[in-house]
Formats: sequence, structure tokens, C-alpha cells
Amino acid sequence: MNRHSYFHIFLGGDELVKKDKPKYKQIVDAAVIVIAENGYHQAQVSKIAKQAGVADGTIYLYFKNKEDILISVFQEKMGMFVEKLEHILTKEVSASEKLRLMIESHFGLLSGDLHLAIVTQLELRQSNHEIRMKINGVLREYLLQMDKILVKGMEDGEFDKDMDIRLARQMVFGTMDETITTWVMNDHKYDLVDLAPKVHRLLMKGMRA
Amino acid sequence: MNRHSYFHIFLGGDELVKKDKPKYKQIVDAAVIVIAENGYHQAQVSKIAKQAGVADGTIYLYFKNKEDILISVFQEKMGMFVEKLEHILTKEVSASEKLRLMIESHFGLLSGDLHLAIVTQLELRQSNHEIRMKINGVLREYLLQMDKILVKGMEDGEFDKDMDIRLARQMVFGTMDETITTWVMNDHKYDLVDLAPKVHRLLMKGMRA
Amino acid sequence: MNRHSYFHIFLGGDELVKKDKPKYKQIVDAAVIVIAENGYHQAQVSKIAKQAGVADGTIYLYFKNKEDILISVFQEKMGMFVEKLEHILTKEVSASEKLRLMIESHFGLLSGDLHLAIVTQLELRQSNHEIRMKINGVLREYLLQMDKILVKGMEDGEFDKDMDIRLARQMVFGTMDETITTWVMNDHKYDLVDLAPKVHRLLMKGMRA
Amino acid sequence: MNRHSYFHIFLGGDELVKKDKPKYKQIVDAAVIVIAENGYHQAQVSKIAKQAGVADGTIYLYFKNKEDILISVFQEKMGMFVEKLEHILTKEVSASEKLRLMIESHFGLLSGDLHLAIVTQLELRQSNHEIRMKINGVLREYLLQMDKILVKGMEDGEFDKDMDIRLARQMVFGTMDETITTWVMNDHKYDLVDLAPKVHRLLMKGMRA
DNA sequence: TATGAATGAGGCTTCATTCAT
DNA sequence: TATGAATGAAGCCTCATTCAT
Repeated sequence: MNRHSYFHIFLGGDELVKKDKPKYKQIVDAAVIVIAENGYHQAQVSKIAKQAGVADGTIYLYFKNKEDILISVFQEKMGMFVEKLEHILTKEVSASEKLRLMIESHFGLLSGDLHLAIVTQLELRQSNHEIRMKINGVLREYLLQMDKILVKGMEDGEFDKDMDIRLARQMVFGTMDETITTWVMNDHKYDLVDLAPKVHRLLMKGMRA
Repeated sequence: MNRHSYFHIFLGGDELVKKDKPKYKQIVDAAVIVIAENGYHQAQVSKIAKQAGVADGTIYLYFKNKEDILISVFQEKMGMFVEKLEHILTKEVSASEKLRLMIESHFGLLSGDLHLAIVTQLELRQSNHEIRMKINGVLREYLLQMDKILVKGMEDGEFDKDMDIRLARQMVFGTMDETITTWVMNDHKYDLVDLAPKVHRLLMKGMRA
Repeated sequence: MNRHSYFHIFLGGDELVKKDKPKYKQIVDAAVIVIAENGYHQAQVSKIAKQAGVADGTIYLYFKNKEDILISVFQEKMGMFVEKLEHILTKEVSASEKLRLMIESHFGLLSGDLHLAIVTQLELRQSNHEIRMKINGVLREYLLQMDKILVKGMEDGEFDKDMDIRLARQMVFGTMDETITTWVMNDHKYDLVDLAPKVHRLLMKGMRA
Repeated sequence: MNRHSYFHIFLGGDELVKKDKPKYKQIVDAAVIVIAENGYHQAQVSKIAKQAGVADGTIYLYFKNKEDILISVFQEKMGMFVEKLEHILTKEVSASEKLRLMIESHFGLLSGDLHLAIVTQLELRQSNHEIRMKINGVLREYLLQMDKILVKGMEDGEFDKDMDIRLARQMVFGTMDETITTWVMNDHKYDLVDLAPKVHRLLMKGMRA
């Protein structure tokens, strides 16, 4: 069971066909680069088209409008995170170890794609209310998976049984998010993945039984 | 020592004169209301002028441009937080207690001004790269004060001496920020200040010696 | 003598061959339906192609461009009117009776094809100058036949000998056109053919000797 | 009682103020010229602005959007016709004479403004459904006045008492319209006003008792 | 013949800023 | 100081047409 099976429920066949065509990915990848290099508000459709090596009009064969491109960027890329997380969840290890793997994996993915890191941590947050709400919908999926780790940890007695799970989630996500954003804003001067064990230790200390 | 002394370093006498005139505050307050009620991208200068009860052109007698209004909003309002924090720092209490007071005070200020909460947590984050960088400059002042609490706590043996102070700060700020944002996005359905002790306990657990 | 002989003068053999192929008529008929149902400005080539059951590109095997489709619609359909009129002209009846038959036949054809009525009375008039000029060229053929009735009526002493023939033609055509357009704009609420005798009587009164 | 009093009923003071400013008329007049000289579909807002001697954005201080310009053109100009007609209606003359005056006046106004004639007879008819419906609303006012002449003529025994008033109106308007359009399409080669008596005679013959 | 994916030119509208009064 | 009418740059999207298959 991976995210593809998840999305099968919601998307018609049509969309899936389009998403599987090479130009769809080409355009999504181009959007990430253009947004990262020019900033959200300077990421014109024409720039994305040029970066993708297609005509402006071609964009609209694959996306309903500009907003649709941006949401798709988040969906496609966030999908990677969810997939990783789902994979981690299947492993036969402790909740603490899962948490560590999640942080490491999350940091690792963004370390490996600096453009993507800029886009998700800084640029996409400049989008308007409507787009952000749709992005939040995608994010929720990730947070739901994250909750599973926390619940398991509490059930197994690794984490504090009286912990408010929403608060804990906010601490975990907020700390990770803040850590990554600080790293991005400092121009990736230091190694983000190196911070993972420390972040893990700090968070575990806050949550352990 | 108050925040005015801090800004004396950066601002020329001209601005100070302007900032003391009633219309300056009128416009800043109008901006908060307009942004909160219309969203960042629908907060046109003309709307702010109308809300402030002045002509469009008058805005430009007090602010260099629109960007200047937005940064001033953050500066003026963030100033309140820094002042509170400076006040807390002078108290003769433990670092843990200072942390508790900071969280409570921070949550309290935003609970008391829902418009401001919307603006700082959601809307102002939609601003472009340049504005956000300037906002971060203002924010840094707050984080520097926050660091003093952490350092004191480590020196006094209340907090873990081997803690990475930057990481700890990211955890504290990230958790608070995520908690507030979640509260705002849930339409202030529950009482934010009530969460302060829990957040404090969680963070303390993560940081204590 | 039928309209084909008329068009022989203007059209090369190529077009004739194409016009006899089933897809040519398929596309023209599809255009009428699409224009009537979507309006002139929403009648994209792709919609016409879909309605006709052919690929977009196939359209261009039968028509030079979109303009050519629209003119062909008018040509093909207006041809029906000219044919009917030519048939009426051969009858051995008075000019007044011919006029009556013409009105009745004209009203009858449009009553029987509401799509066509919408297209000729409302939608095709939204076309640009150039197309309308070409449409007028086709219309002229109809008006020339109409003139024959008027001339005959004047020669036979049925119509006023001193009548300005151009004015009379404008009255006849203008009245018919206005009557049909009003009927179309009133959503065919009443029976158009029922109005034919009244229109005939009114026009005859204006023209008789 | 003139049309201003009529519109007072429908328009708020705001609109009236705008309509009285010189730039409003400047833009409406520019629109007539640009549409007449370039055709409806080539009448870009930027062209109208340039012709009016204002910036593109200025247009939008006086008009909601492009559609609003076009409807205003018709409203403002058609207003002249309605005013003339209302004036004619107050005269103490026979219905036949009123009809003559109406035709002469209508032809005269368009003869005196060739641009306007092109716009109303040819170009504005290319507008889309929605705009045409709004234009028809304005036109209705004119036709209502015209009906008054017909009713009076029937009451006074000048016109056929059994005449279908709607058909009669369609004949009168259709004939006038067709006559003017033919004149415009023939590049005003002949004098339109000279045709008025003939048109009047023809229509009277069709309608008289 | 037939297809349909790809092309790319073109225009309405918004809104931050200016400047004459 | 204060006004607010005027400015004009800038970008998303549509759709007729082409052309490789």
C-alpha cells in the first residue's frame, strides 16, 4: 500500500494518465526550479514553460491554471515524504527509532534537493489563502502518518502516556520545520542531516515516558 | 531600557518624529485590520488609507512605500513582544519560570488581538522574500532575548548543559509558532492561553538537565 | 437551373468534390448545432470537431480556416432558401402570391430548424466585418431573386409602378428579418408561420398599386 | 421631462456624477471612433484610451470594464434618439407627420455622425449575447416611444385600426434599420435623409386606414 | 485521409505610486 | 500637510492552426 493506492480513491483515471506523461513531471520539476530561483511572486507561467522547454500553452494541457501547478508541485513532492514515511512505518523498530528515521529521512530528502527545500520552506508559503488551504490538505496526510508513530510510542510505553498528542505533533513538526527553515535561510551553510540525531534526542527527551 | 533605545541605533531622527505622530499609528493599525480582514493579497494601499481615514497620498508622507508599511506593522507590533520579554528577563525568577511567563505572555498578547494573530501567523508570511527577510531582522531581536533565558537556564543548571542552544531555540520557537498557527487556523475555537502550561511542561521536559 | 450551377461559376472543382463528401456536411451541421447551443464566441473549432465526431485537424482537410466553416454554414443553409425561392419563381401565380409563398417558405424553413434560426438571426451577426461581408455576398443572391418578384409585380400592375424597388426590397426583407429575430428572441413562444399572412398583408398594403 | 429625469430613477448619484465629468464623454466618443475605424473586435481598450488621450487605467475610473464602455456608448448615443423622439411626441401634429419626423430625425442623426452609424448598424451587433441583451434593453425604450405614435395613429383613425401593432412596429423599425444598414454598407454613397420621405410614404401606405 | 498534441500571439485589468492643487 | 485623480507596467490564459505520425 503506497500513496498511489491512496490517490486512486480520489483522482479520476484522466488525471492519472496526465500525471504519468513525461511532460507533466517536466513541468512540475521546472516549476520547482523557477520558484526556487526567482521567488514565488516572480515565477511567471512563461518562465516555467521556458524552463520546462515547452510552449506556454502546453502548460494548460496538463494543468487547469497556475494555481493547479503550484498545488501539484506540493502534492507530487510531498508524496515523496509520505511514501518514505509509510515505508518507515512498516519497519519492525521502536517508535523512537521510527521518529529518528523520519527526521533523518525528511532532512535527507530536502538536503538532496535544495531547490525543493527553498520552495517548500519559503516560497510556497507566500501563496494565497486558497492555495495554502489546499496545500494543507496534502500536508495533513503526512501529519496523520506522523501521529501513528506518536500513538504507537505511547501505547508501547516509550512516550509519555499523558502527553497531549496534538501538542506533541506540533512540537515535532514545529521543531523540524523551524530547523529546516533556519538551515535554508542560512544558505545551507551547515549539514542538515547532521542535526537529525540532536533534534531526535531533544524531541525524545520532551516526549519520553 | 526599552525597545526605543534599541531602535535608536537604526532609525534616524526623522522617522522617530513621524512615528510619534498620530497618523503613523493610525495607518499601522489600519493595516493590521485590513490585512486580517481581507488577506495579505487583498490589502491594497487604498483600502488601508480608507480604513485609516486618510487619503491614499497621505500614506506616502509617513511610509516610503507599501513594503515599508508592512515592515512597520511587524516592527511596531513585535515591539510589544520584545518589551514584554525584556520585562520578564528583569524578574528574579528561575529560567523555567521565565520560559513559562514568555509563553503565557506571547500567547496572551495574540489571544487579545485576533487581527494581529491572523496577520503575523498567516498573512504576513505571504509577503515576498525581501519583506520576509526584513521581518526576520525584527524577529531576531526577539530570539536573542529568548536565548538569554536558555543560556541562563543552562548556567544555573536548570537546563541540559550539553543542549545545542540553536536547536533548543528552534524547538521552543517552532513549537510555540506551530501551536499558535494551529489555533488561528482552527478559528480560535479553544483558549490559547490555557495551552501555555502544557506547552511549557513539554518544552521543559525536552530541555531540563 | 439550381444553385449548384450558380456556385459553379465561383468554386473550383476541388471544393465541389469536398462538398459532396459526407464529412463536409457533417462538419457544417455540427457547426450549426455548436454555434446555436454555445453562442458564436464559444463555438471553438475543437467543439465543432467533437460534435462532428472528427479530429480537430480533420476540419482543416475540408475547410481553409474557421472563417471558411462559418461562411460555408451560411452558404449551405442559405442555399436552401434560394432553392425554394427559385422554385416559387417558376410557379404560374401572381407576384402577390409569390410574395406570400416566399414569406411562408422562409418562415417555415426557420421554424423547422430552431438551431439554424438562432445561428442566422443572432449568432452569425456577431462575426467580424470580413465574414459578414462574405455572408452578405451570399445573401445578395437571395435578394436578387426577391427583386424578381417585385419587378414582376410592378410590370403586372399589381405593385405600385412608382415604387423605389430598393426601398421596397428593404421593407420586405427588413420586416421579415425583424419579425423572425423578434420571434427567436422570444424563444419561439408563438408560431412564426402563423404570422406569415399578416406580414404578407401588411407588406402588400404598402406596395400595391 | 427628458431622459435625464428618466435615468434618475435608475442610476444612483454616483454614476451621474461620473457621467457628467468631461473624461466620461471623452472616452465614450473615443470608443465610437475607434470601433468605427477598427471594427468591434479590433477595438482594444488601449486603443480607446490612446484615442481619448488618457492612460489605460483611467478608463477604469469611469467604466467597470470593457463591456461597460460598449453599453455606455449605446446608452449615451441611443439617448439622443430617444430625446429627439420624446420631443417629437410632444408636437401637435398628426401621427403620420410624427412618423415622418421620426424617420427624418433618425436618418439625420446618423447621417451627421458616420462613425456612430457604422458602430450602431454594424459593429455593435458583433458583441456577445450578454452585451446585446443589455443593448436591447436600451433599444426597448426607443421602441416603446415609437409604439405611442402607432397607437395614436390608430386611435385617430389615421392608421388601420385592425393592424397588429407589433408587426407594424417590426415593419417600421425593420425597414428603417435595413435602409440605414444598406446605406452604411454602401459607404454612404447617397444621401440617407433624402430617402426619408420615400420610406415614410411606403410605410404609411402599408399602415394607413 | 485522419489524428490530436503542441504551439504562441495577444489583451483586459489591477494597483502602487506620483504630483498638481 | 493633505488630497485623490491619473498613471502605466505587467501576466494569465485561450484557441486557431500546424505537423509528425
